[in-house]
Order: sequence, then C-alpha cells, then structure tokens
Amino acid sequence: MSDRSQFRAVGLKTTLPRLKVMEILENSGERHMTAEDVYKEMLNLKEEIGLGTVYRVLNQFEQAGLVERNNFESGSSVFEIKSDSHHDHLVCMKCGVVEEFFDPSIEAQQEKVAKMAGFQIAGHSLSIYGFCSDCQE
Amino acid sequence: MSDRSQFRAVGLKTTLPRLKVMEILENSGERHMTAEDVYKEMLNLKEEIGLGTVYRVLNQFEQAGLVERNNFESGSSVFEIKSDSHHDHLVCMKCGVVEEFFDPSIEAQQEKVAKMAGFQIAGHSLSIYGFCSDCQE
DNA sequence: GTATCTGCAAACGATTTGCAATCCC
DNA sequence: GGGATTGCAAATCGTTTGCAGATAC
Repeated sequence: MSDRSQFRAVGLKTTLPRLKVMEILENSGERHMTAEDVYKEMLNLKEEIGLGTVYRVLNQFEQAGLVERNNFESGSSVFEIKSDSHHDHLVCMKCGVVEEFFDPSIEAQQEKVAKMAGFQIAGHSLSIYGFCSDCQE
Repeated sequence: MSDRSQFRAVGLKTTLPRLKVMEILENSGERHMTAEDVYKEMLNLKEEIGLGTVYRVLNQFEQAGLVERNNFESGSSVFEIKSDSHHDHLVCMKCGVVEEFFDPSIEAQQEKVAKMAGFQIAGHSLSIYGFCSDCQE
C-alpha cells in the first residue's frame, strides 16, 4: 500500500510534510526516531518543515495506527513504523541502539498475571535496558 | 534501619525536608507517588517545602538507591520506596491504581532474550496497562 | 472554493538550576 | 564556622497550540 492510499484510508490528506515524515521513518537507517531526529533528517534532506509540524504529523500517524510511540528512559518519545506484529525492546544504555524482540512465553505469562490480578489488559510496554554486544567492556 | 541512619549511610545529611519526604513515601496510603503528590501531601501536613526541593530530594534518594522512579504513560514520573525485591507493574488506565507483581518465569525469559541478543542486562521495565477489576464495564 | 493543513512563535507542564539565605554537624 | 541544603524564581526541555497564510482536492 502506498503512503498516498495509506493516508487516504485513515482520512489524512496527502501533503508533502506527511509524505516526507513517513518516508524518513521508512528509509532512514534507524527504525526508532525522536521527533527531533526526524526534524534534523528533514533539514539534512533540505526539506522545509517546522518542528511543530513534525510533532503534529507524528501524533496523527500514531492516532491513525501508522506509527507507534515508545517512552524509553531517555526523556523523549521515540516513534517507529507500526508493524503488524507486536514486539518489545532491548535498549543499549551506552550507544542507544534499539533491538526488537518478541517472546511468546513472556506474552502468555503476562496474560496470566493480569488475569490473576483481575485486570483486563489493554497493552503493555517491556523494555530491557543494558549494553549491546558492541558496548560491553 | 531508621531514616536517620539510612541517610547517613548514603552520605546525605539528615534534614527536615528529607525526613518528611521519606515519611510520606513510607506512610501515605499510596506507594506510587508523583513529586506533585508528595508536595501536596506535604502541604496538607502543614509542612513548609518547595516543589523544587521535593524534586531534588527524590532525585537524591533515587541516586542513593532508596527510591525507584517509574515512567508510566502518564507524563510524570512516579516514585516508590525501593524494596529489596524487584517487581513490575500493572497500571489501571482509568483510575490510575498501580499493582505490583513479580513473575519468575518472565524474569528468566528476559535473561534468555538478552543473552540471545548479546545484551548485558542492567535493568528492565515492564508495565502492563489495562483496567482493574473496579474499572471494567 | 473551502476545509484542511502548515509554519511560526508563543504557551505549556514537568523538571532542573542559580543564587542568596539558612541549616546541620 | 563552613560546607551542605533549602526556597524561590527564573530557566530549560520536550511537546502542544493558536492563528494567519498556504495547500490539497
């Protein structure tokens, strides 16, 4: 599905800023970017845009279910294109690299925990913090 | 261990604001409080304190390992007294209640995941969001 | 043409910080 | 006494918002 039709499907007009933000999320090396990251990359590519617009567009994308927001311990939110499959994150505390993983047994166990506590699950966030293989001494 | 000697052990002078903040964290009904919560409770108890000081004290406590900071999806950090035993959280998205849980199999599985990715674990944060038994329709 | 969208700058909420006055040992 | 700590207000950071002009369809 093209970005164009993707936007139409969720009721967003196809505008240059939206196309560009989506393109950067899709094509820049890093899947997990802050609004600032996207903004700077945009300037690198010599595109005119306001930081406010980046935030607005990312929020619209989030509400439309096109991107996912993650709050790691860094102070600012990171955004990634929403894949069909849920996953959690490993975050390197030194270089900041983010790896994704999915573990069925952890997922299943969370269901059990919630059920035992009488909670109806709406979502969850699991982030493992540590040092990636390149950042250990 | 008294708060007094606890403070001395981590190199913090025993001052009224620090004693009061610790007391509130220990004795107010809720284990999970924002800086604002602590501040308001302080005013309730007719204690003079600045919000800035509450933040400063909580940060010192965190660095000293006396309290733990959690960033749920709410926008502000919540603090709780650090217990000897690690645990994760179930957070109600309606009433905000927080329940703690510990699940050995989830913990163990995280170790495996990290090892497979070549990560050296430093910590993790797992929050399950949903609706508590009182908040389901 | 017109409703939607953008850029800009001002506003915001949470948190931190500089500094002079105050407190603890 | 003197370094650590506080209160206060101003500063900062990430993010949101109001509004006038620009854009998509």
